[in-house]
Amino acid sequence: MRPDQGTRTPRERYRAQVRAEIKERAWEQIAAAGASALSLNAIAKQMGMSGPALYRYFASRDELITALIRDAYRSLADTFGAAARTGPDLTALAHAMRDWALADPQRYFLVYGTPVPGYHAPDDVTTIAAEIMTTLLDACAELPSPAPASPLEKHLEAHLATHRQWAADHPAPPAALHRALTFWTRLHGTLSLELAGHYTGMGFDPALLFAAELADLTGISQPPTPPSASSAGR
Amino acid sequence: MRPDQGTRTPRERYRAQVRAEIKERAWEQIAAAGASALSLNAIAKQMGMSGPALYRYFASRDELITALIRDAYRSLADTFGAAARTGPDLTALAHAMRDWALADPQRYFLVYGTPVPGYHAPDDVTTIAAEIMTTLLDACAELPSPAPASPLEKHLEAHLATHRQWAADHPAPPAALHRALTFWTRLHGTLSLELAGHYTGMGFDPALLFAAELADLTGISQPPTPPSASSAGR
DNA sequence: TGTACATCAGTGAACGCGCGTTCACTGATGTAC
DNA sequence: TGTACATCAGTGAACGCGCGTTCACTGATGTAC
Repeated sequence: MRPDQGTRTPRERYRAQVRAEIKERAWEQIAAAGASALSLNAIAKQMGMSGPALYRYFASRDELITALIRDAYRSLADTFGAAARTGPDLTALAHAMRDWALADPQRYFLVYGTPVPGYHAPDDVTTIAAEIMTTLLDACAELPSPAPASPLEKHLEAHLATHRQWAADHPAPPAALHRALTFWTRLHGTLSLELAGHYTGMGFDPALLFAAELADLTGISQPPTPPSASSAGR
Repeated sequence: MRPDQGTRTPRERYRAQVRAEIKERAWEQIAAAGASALSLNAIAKQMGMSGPALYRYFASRDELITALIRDAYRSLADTFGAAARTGPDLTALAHAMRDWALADPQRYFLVYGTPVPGYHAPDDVTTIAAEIMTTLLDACAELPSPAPASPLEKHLEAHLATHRQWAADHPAPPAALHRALTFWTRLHGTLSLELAGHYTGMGFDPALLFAAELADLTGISQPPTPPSASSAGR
C-alpha cells in the first residue's frame, strides 16, 4: 500500500507491527466501551506489557486517539476512492459507505459522531475530509444537472455558486454541489440513526429505507419520468 | 407544568430546587467538556458543597446522567408538542427541532449522538421517544399521500404497511410513515453534521441547506407541480 | 407558645481504584571496525 | 568472524491526581403534643 514498505529495517518493521497492534487493541476497547473509556494501561495489560512501554510508540493518550481518528478518515477515504474507481457511481459510493459504517460503527462515530468540545482535528485530517468530498463531487459532476425544481432550490444553488470554499478547485456546477451535500447529509442521517440503534424495536428494515433515500438521490425513476427501470449504472 | 407543584412542603421545594441546580451545573460541564467528562465532585465544588452531599439527590453518577437524558428527551418532546399545537405543520416542527438543537448542541447529542456501548435507556425514555414520533406522525397524516413515485418507493411503503411496530396504534397510511421517517432522518442528517462542526470552513449557509431539505420534504413546489407558491401552513 | 423528638441536609475523613506520565534501569538487538 | 559500542524496547517503582462512593457525625429545620 505505502511505498518502500518492503525496504524497512527489521526494527522499523517491528515498530510498525507493535504500533499496529496497539491500535487494534484500542479499536477493540472503543468498540467495547466507547472512545472516552480508552486507557493506555488497559491496552498494555491486554498486550502483556507494562504501561510505560506504550510511550515508545505514542507520546500520549491524545496522540493515540488522534492517530485513530486519522486512520478512520483515511480508511473511509480509501474505501470511497476504491468504490469510485469502479466508476463514478453514486450507488456504489453509497453502498461502500454503508458497508464501511456497519463494519465498525464506533469507527464511523469517531468521524461523524458527537464532537468532544474543545478538540480540534489536526490539519492533515481536514485534508483527508476534503479528499472524501472531492471523490463525492467527482461522482456528482458526472450526472446531468437538472434545473432547480423550486424557488428555494434555485436560491440555494445560487448561494452555492458563490459560497463554495470546500469545492474551490473543483469544476462541478452548483447543482452538483447541491447533490453532493444532499447525498452526504441524507445518507448520514439514515445511517447514523441506524448505527446508534434508534430503529431498534421500530420493526422496519433499515436497508430498505437507505435504498429508498439513495434511489431518490440518484434520480432513478424521479416523479416526472415514468418508472422505466432505466439502469443508470452499477 | 407538573400538577400540585404549588402544594409542596418547603423542604420538598428546596429539594427540587437543589436537584435542578445540580442538573444545570451538569449541563454546563457537558457543554464544556462532553458528557463523559461529567464529574459529581466537580459539580459539588462548583456549587460550594462537598462531594458526598450530592448523594442526597442522586444515587449515583449514572442516575444523574440518566436523569439528564430523560430531561433532554422530555424537552424535545415538549418543544415538538408545542410546535404541533400551532397546527400540524411539518415546517413548524422542523424549525422547532432546529432551534432546540442549536440552543444546546450537547443536549441534542445526548439524544441522537454517539451511543455508549452497553448503555440502555430506561423504558420511560423509550416512551418519550415514541411520543415524539407520534407527534411527527400526526403531522404527516394530515398531508395528502402522493402515490409512490418509483418501484423502490412502492416496495418500501408496502414493507412499512406490515412492519410498523413503532406506529402500531396510529392510523397513518404507509405514505405518511414513509414521510415521517424521511423527515426524521434527513433533518437529523443536516442538523447533526452542522452541530458537529462538519460544515465549518466549507463556506455555505447551513440554514439554507436545511430549508431546502425541508422544502423538499413538505412537497412545496415538487417537480410535477409548477412553482405556485402554495402556502401549506405556517 | 414552649418543649421533646424526628427528620434530613450537609460535612469531613477515609476507602480503593485506575488513570496518565516520569524516571532510572536492564538487557537484547543491531552496527562498525 | 569477533569484539566494542550504540541504539533502543521494555521494566518496575514511583508521582500526583481525581474519581465514585461509604460512613459516622453535626446541626439546622420541621412536627407533635
